[in-house]
Parts: sequence; structure tokens; C-alpha cells
Amino acid sequence: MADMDARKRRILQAIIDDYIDTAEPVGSRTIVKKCDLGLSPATIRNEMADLEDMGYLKQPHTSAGRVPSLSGYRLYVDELMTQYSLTMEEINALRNTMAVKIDYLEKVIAKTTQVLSRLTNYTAVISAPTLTAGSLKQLRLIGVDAHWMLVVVITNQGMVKDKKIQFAAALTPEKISRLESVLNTQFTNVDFSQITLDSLYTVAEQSGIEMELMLPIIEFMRACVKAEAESDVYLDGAANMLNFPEYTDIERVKKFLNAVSNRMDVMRTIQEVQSENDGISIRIGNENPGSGFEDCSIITSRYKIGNSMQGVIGIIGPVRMDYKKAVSVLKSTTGLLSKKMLEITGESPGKPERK
Amino acid sequence: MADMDARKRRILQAIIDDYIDTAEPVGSRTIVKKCDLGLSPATIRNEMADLEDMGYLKQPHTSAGRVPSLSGYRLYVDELMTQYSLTMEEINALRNTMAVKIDYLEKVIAKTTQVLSRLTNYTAVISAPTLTAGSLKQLRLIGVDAHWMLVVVITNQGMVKDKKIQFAAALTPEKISRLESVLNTQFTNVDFSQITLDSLYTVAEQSGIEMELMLPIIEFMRACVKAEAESDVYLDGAANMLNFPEYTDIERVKKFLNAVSNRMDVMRTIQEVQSENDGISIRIGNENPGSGFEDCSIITSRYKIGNSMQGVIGIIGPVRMDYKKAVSVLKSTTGLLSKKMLEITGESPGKPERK
DNA sequence: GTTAGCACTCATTCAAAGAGAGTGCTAACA
DNA sequence: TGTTAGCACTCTCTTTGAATGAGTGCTAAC
Repeated sequence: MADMDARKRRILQAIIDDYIDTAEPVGSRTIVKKCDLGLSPATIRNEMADLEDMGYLKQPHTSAGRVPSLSGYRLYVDELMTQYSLTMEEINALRNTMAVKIDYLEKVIAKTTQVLSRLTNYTAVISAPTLTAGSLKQLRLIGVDAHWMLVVVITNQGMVKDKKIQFAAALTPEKISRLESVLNTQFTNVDFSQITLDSLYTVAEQSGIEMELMLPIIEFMRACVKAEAESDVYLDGAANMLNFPEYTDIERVKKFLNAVSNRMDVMRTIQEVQSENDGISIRIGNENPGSGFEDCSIITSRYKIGNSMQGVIGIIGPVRMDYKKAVSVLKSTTGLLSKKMLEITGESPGKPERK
Repeated sequence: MADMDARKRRILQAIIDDYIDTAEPVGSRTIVKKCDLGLSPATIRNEMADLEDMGYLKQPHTSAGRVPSLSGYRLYVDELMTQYSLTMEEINALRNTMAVKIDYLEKVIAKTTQVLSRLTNYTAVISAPTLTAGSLKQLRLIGVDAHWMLVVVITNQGMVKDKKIQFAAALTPEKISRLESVLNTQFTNVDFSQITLDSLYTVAEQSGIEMELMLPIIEFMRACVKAEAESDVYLDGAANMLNFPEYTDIERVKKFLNAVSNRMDVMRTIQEVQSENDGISIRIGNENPGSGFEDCSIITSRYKIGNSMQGVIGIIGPVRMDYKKAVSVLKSTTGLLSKKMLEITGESPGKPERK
């Protein structure tokens, strides 16, 4: 069987590039016209037959052109793909989004998701940042009424989360303030992951505070660290998929929409995709675990805030996706988002904001 | 021109019922078979011609059956429609959802939205409750660092909202605690809507606290009252629309998805629909203001928590929608949601919850 | 006022035919 | 040995035309 020389690679690349562009099976004549290697259609045909034997191309039916196979795409993104440079408009669109003064983390993410989907014409997903390693900076307990208490956790990153918790036993202001001071002295600047059930019992014993009071609060503190909450996935541009010829099939659309509407699943999928690799990662077609995205490709990347918070940012598109552009846009966006986030969480020397 | 006697009404009703069921133009024979009025097809045909003249029916083309016009639907929902009784399964599905112990308001809403869309097979929308008339119960200011402060507002309803605000001037613990006590004494138990810019200036003068410090906090307090925040609309079951034959047209699907993906617009639309009426309200087709739902019908209803919070709950479906079922499900859901919410916000004698 | 009968209309379905794109193979050429 | 021209063949897609069938409107009779 023929092996993979430079010419074959060049031809394969041209075929995939063209197919990504047109969504139509690519014939030998097209290739001759596009990249002039000084070869005739017949030669190209021979090469294409070889490439098909090797598993990189497929023929929808005899007498149609060739279409990339999944391993074809894989080779393409791994070795063949060229770089795409953002146009000035694209760069500006990104910059402008990021330049807007917003003080809510969520708004930045929502906006970024929007721009990302608009720039690429694919579906964009961003997961809100979660703590990777965090410690308690301050804990505040606020009595709402006799049975309800508001717990406010401020992490070392300045991230704030709160929860209203109900207790069976009646709460008195004294009890609450004592609880607050005990927990603060015990757990301030301790990494969340270090807090064990044992240490809790010790604290309970020494301070005489009931476990029933402490437990829900500690549990909440830990929940702040874990990646959780389906509401923390932002998704935009699902409707974009309908613009692609592969989504004229209503059943496919339905499948995609269902997959996308379950935010928990989306979250899990992009986290999984991301987990192996720290740079950009690309999953093609059925490389995506069976959660409804089998005819999509997913490109993801990790953004970081300082060194203890991170989230995932991703692009979901059809398998026949403009990988080079998507990768490029994703890279820029990731960078800008990280930077913007730093400003907002106030860790960097951010300028004061008002209103 | 003929007028609207009981027989015509009966026939119109039968036609619309059948059309809602089958999505096919209804012929005279079908009507004869369905409701036995002891009339022949020919007679029905005459009546149908009359109904068409009156504008209640339309013919897609000569030699097809009849289809309801928008005014036909209007008459139907206003006067003709019979009642639908929920089946035991449906009632149980609802009850079970509501019976689950959940302590987060958002989770209840999210879950309810899901069940509502599943029961009806339409798209369900619920807006998170907003205060209609609220006052401050307690204000807490927590310094995060020199320039950031966490503002926590607890309303008379026990609703808690918070925001992190950045200030140009450096904050000292003394400054913060003074600000907290001044604002608390001044604004506790005062209806939010009563707070004017004038009263603020007076307070600033008397207490010597800078407006720059107070203003963002007060602004946030007011924002708690206003219906705002796009993230506060919960939507589920958009993919359901694809099951209806009117949505085999890809363009229509695209339009619908776009409309649905802009949560702000959805919010506005259901609020608008609701604003006139306190019971159930139905908007048919182009009765919906031009925000992409022109070929949908929207049924909405208001749910209340106590007497100072409320939200909207709605069903979006094709114009050819099973109105009687939708209305019935919506009514039950509204009632149950109101009740559950009361338990959660802790206003009623709710039992203690743990974990 | 109701009904039977009949001619007419129009969407839908199906098969057949034709066009076009592209291949695989063979034989000739450098 | 690699490349190319030529040709028969395959398969999809589009067009066309005819048959089908549901349903109407109108007229005349009951």
C-alpha cells in the first residue's frame, strides 16, 4: 500500500479545505484547479484512491467526489491545518466587547459567549470560573429570622458566594456571632480541601458548638470549590447550527437542541474534553462521549484567573467546521477573557470603576 | 350575511378541535362523522362557506378543507373552548415535582419549567419572582479589600440579593460600619419606591457621608425591586417545537430559536402579555408584539408569593395549540408554584429543612 | 332549509427520462 | 516507473407528465 508522501498530504489538505468551504464532495478536477501541482485529474484520482485506501477519505457513492473521514479530519487538525489570522474587524469586535466596563462576572461571560458565537458562526459555550484551590478569607453569618441564616463566603480570590440556610433550632444573635467567630478563627486561610470531618469534630468539641449548626455551613463552603451548578454554563448561538447544510435534517436539529438544552450535560462534556490537555483541544465527531454531540466537533480551551480559578471556553460546530479559524478565535478570546476576569475579580491593579 | 347561530358555533368548534388534533385542513365529511348533528356534508359545506365569509375560517386553496383563521382561534379561546381535566398521571407528575425538598428558589423554578414543558409538549417559560413592593429589612456591608465592598440586601420578604461594588476611594472598616449603621437606621422598613434622590441628599448632609459612597448602594437596592436581569428567565422545551408539523420549515425554526435565545426579549414579551390581566391571558399569533413569536401563541399567568412578590409563568406553542389543555396545566402549575414558593421563602409556617 | 349529484380544482405521488458530475480502468507516453 | 488521455460506466438530481384522491361549489330536486 502506498505511503504518505508530501504530495498526498498536500492533496488531502486541499480536499479538506475545499470541503470545509463548500460542504460538497470534492472531485479531482476541483483539486487540479485549486492547487496547481502541474498534475492532471487522472493523477489526482489515483492519489485520491490511495488516500481512500488509507482511510482518510470516503466516497458517499461511486461517481461522487471524496469527503474527509473522521481520521482525515484528525490528521488535518493535527498536522495539515494552516494558521488563520483574525481580520481587523474580528479583532476589533473582540476588543470592543472586552473594553466595555462591566462589573458583574456573569455579564462578561455572557457577553463573551455572544461575541464568540457571532465571530465564528458556531455555538459558543463558556463555563463560569470555579475555584481550583481556594481558602476562606472571610465568613459572614447574618440572621434573617429565627430559623434562617444567610451564609456569605468570601474566598482568598475575592469571589463571593452566599446561601440562605434554614435551621431546625431557633437562632439567637449571640449564637450566630459566636459561630461566626469560631469558624473564622478556625478556617480562615485554610485550603478548603484540607477541611476534614475529623477536624470539624475537634472544633465542635473544643468550642461546644453543635455539629447541626456547623455542618451545613461547612458543606456550603466546600460546594463553593466544586464545579457545580448547571446555571453556570453560558451558551449562545445554538441557532447558528441551522445555517449549515448538514442540519437541514430535522431529526439532527432536534438531537442537537436536546443535547444543548441540558446544561449539566454540556458542562460535563466540555469539562471532559478539556481535562487531558491544557492548551487547545479538539474532539471530532464520535470522539465526543455519547452525549448528543456525536456529529459535532468541539474545540475547547481553558481560561485562568490568577492561578487558582479557571473555567472552560468552547466552540461547538459541525464536524465540517472551519478548524483553523475556530482555533484562532478561541485562542484570542481565551486570552482576553483571562485578562478581563483578572481586572474584575480585582486581583490585579484594576482601575476603580463606578456606577 | 348570515349570522352566528348555535349550529355554526358548534361546527366551528368541531373544526378547530379537529384541526388542533390533526394539523390537516378539515373537510365537511370529517365534521359529519365527528359530531352527529344529523346533517349531510353538503349542509356543512354551506355553513363552512358562511363561516369563511365571516372570517373565522380560511381555505389554503380551493379544494382543500378549512383551517381556522386567527379570529377563529380568538373566538374559540374566548367562547367555544371546553374544559380539559388533567389526568391522574399529569396531576401526579406535578405534585411529585413540587413535593421534592429543594431549598433554592432557582432550582424550584428550573424544575417547574421542565415539568411544565414536558406535560404540555410546548415551550415553558417562567420568570423569577420580583418584588412588587418591598422594603429593606437589613443591609449588610462587608469589606472585601481596600476598594471592594460586598453589599447584601435582605428584604422584608426574606429575599436576599448581593453585589460586589468597587469604590475609587479607599475603604476603612470604620467608614464601612458607619455607612452601614446610617443606611440601616435611615432606610429600614421604608418602601423602596419611597426613596428619592432628595431624601438621599438630606441623609448625606446630616450624616456627613459622601454621596459617592451611598449612591451605588442605593442604586443596587432599587435594582432589587425592578424586574431586570436576563438570567432570571427560565426556559425549557424549545426543542419540543420541532415535533409539530408547522416547524418542518427550517426558516421558521431558526426564527423561533433566535427569538427564544434572547432572554431579555422573552422576558419582555411575557411581561407585556401579562400586564393587562391578572388571570390567564392568551395571545394568538400576531397578537404578540413583533419579537419573533408571530407564529406562536403564548399563554401566561401570574404567580404570587405572599402579596409583594410575583412572577410570570407561560407556555409558548404553535398557533395550532391545544389551548384547553395548556390553560388547564398552566392553572394547576401556577397554583402549586405559588404555594411552594411561599414555603421556601419562609413566609408561611414552613417546616424546617436540613442539608 | 336540506340534500344528492356532478363537474372542477388543486396538491401529492410516482415512474420514467435526461443531464451532469465524477470515477475506474486501460493503454499510450516520457 | 510515474503520468496522462480517453472512454465506458455509475449514480444522483431534476424535470416532466400522468394518475390519484380529497374536497369543494353549484344546481336541481326533495
